[in-house]
Amino acid sequence: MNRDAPPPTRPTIADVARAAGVHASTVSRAMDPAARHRISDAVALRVTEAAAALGYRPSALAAGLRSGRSRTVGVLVPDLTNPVFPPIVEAIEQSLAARGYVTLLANTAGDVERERLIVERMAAQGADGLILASAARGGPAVALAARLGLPLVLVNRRLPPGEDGSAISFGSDDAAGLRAAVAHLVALGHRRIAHLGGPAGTATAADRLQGFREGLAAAGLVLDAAPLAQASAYSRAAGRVAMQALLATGGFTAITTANDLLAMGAYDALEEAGIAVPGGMSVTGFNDMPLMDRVAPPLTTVRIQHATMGRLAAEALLGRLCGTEEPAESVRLVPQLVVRASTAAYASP
Amino acid sequence: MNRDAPPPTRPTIADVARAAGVHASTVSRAMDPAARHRISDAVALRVTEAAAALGYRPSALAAGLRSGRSRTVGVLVPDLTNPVFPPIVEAIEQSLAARGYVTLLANTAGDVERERLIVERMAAQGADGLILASAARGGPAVALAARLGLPLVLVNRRLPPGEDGSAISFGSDDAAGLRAAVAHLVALGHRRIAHLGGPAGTATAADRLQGFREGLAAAGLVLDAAPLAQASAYSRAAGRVAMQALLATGGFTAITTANDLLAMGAYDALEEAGIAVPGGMSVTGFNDMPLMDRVAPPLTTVRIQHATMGRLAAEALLGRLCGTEEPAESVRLVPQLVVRASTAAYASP
DNA sequence: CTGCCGTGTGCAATCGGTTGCATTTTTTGC
DNA sequence: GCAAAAAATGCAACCGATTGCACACGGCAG
Repeated sequence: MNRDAPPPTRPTIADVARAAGVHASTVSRAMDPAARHRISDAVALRVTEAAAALGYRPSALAAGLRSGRSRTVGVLVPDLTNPVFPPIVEAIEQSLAARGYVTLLANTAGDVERERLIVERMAAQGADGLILASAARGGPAVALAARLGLPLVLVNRRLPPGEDGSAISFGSDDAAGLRAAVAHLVALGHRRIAHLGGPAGTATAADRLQGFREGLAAAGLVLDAAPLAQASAYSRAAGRVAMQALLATGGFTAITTANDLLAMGAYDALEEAGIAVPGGMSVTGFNDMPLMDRVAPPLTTVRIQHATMGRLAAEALLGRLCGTEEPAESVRLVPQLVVRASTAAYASP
Repeated sequence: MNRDAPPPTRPTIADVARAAGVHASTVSRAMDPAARHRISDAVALRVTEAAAALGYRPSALAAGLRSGRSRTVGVLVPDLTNPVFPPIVEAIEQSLAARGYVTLLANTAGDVERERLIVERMAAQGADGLILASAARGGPAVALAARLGLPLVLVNRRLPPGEDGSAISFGSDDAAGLRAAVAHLVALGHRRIAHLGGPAGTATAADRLQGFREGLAAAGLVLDAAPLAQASAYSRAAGRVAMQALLATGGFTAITTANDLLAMGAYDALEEAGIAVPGGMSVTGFNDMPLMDRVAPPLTTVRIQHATMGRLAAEALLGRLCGTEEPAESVRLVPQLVVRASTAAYASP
């Protein structure tokens, strides 16, 4: 072990080749599992040992430059502080790392221009593919990635019907989740149900609103009477503002929200208005983020499989990159209604 | 599926050079703000226009290979689903992106072997530097990064006294936070105070325990009598287990925890034991993660400046990478006690 | 008018691997 | 035992940028 390492320069393939007494190309093949069989066992062993002795790590930059595959995947998230995304990103990173891929993370912050910049930057970085987590529907990422020839997979978001059909998606059946929430409220006796929707332009908001409508229709309730609001973002603050607007008109005894954070904002507004949950108002959320069982009152919400979505998305992309596996299909996981204490039977005034 | 995407090949510097009627090296200089002044304005303009017309994006791989600077920074996190980290990571990513750097994210999952693997992989990726978020004290990352010549910055973690002195850190004054929590409980009349500590081997756990001790000492309370527990991880489940153990012996009316998640676990155990908070037990947390004001009861906790820590760490690393700015100093931000409803005056039985 | 200097560009080496092809060695078939 | 096929390895050209150095040109001082 050389303790006085003046040159922090890592050993190169040439060093290993010299140490093993072979040509650099032989080292390259010996290290590559796919080309390993083209080398005799004896030489491969000698190379492996020399590499280990020198602590050789091939430069991903050089390899990527020549081979065109950088073993790098870009992950785009609108807002990492939204608790929906960390489990997804973690599952993606874990799945990618298991196959030797590195994760490039970027926040789009919902900004279209920033989204474009990030996709271009990832392409410049030589990313082999992109995983797009729930971006705004109108975002340029999907089209841009297609133009740049970057394989792309969507997660936590349905494939938009109109857009490029080459992208596959891994999400939840959001409409089914909302239908279940509405059915639950109806079963509790509620007839005048409102919906606090997600921000315009997001696929999730549209799907959940659609599910809400279907739920009402299935129960034979009139759609037109249902109070609707649209939050400006998937955030607690936006949920509070939207709920305040809804309360100003009133006329409902229960509300479904498009997202747990929005539900928390609704809690805030209800508290300010002096309305008890669930006594004066039943509330449902969506996502079942951590701690939703510990808030006051524990939130009835729709649980989705974040980690599974992330894992499937990563594996699908990897399969597409390797090209060995048959192309994966889009998947819509089934969400599950989790009943807690924020919903209660309708009490006639 | 459009398989007839003819040239998914991005334009290279040679294409731009040809289009502008200059040599590739001239293009390189014209695109580099630092070398821009060595080129005549007329040529620079021609190059810029040609580049824009072709939609040229320099390959970061090639540039990195030659220049040794990849404009890439690795961020290591133990567990992204711990709500402490997303705000930190987001702030880091934002600061890096603003200066044209790309973020490589990896989860160490607290695993030492995985940590080593990740650092090596990031080095192989040509990362220019590393930001290490609160890793276990004994982890190999700091030493390994030093050996590989990778600049490293710590965030949410104090510089370990014994270890390599070249790393700078951006964290909170954890001990001060715990001292404040203890002082608050003492002011409420509590005399028998317990501490639910973080996992062994983490710097944060040690600092917070130390602050707890200092707080007791400052109030003139006996250290030996204080019940102590150590959670096996910073998680709600581990907090619950540790709290159950503490309750088995009892003898305290208030407890400080090393982390909000641990406090949530403590809530769970207390609920199971039929002990009311704060009626039967006062509880404090640490971090003030989102929603701590909405849990039941709202948690008295120590707020730290996650985003600021992340931003400072990123900027310090960038400053070190550019070498232009004077080397940054380690910073310990001052935490703030946020009093809510999980603590109440001691009621003699 | 010469020589020197500064400025703006071009030239070509280089970063560290990968890979098609050539060449050598070994194995196989008859 | 020899030719042909197969396996193992070497050779050298890349990938796409950066950068030290050389060179051409024009201006300026002596």
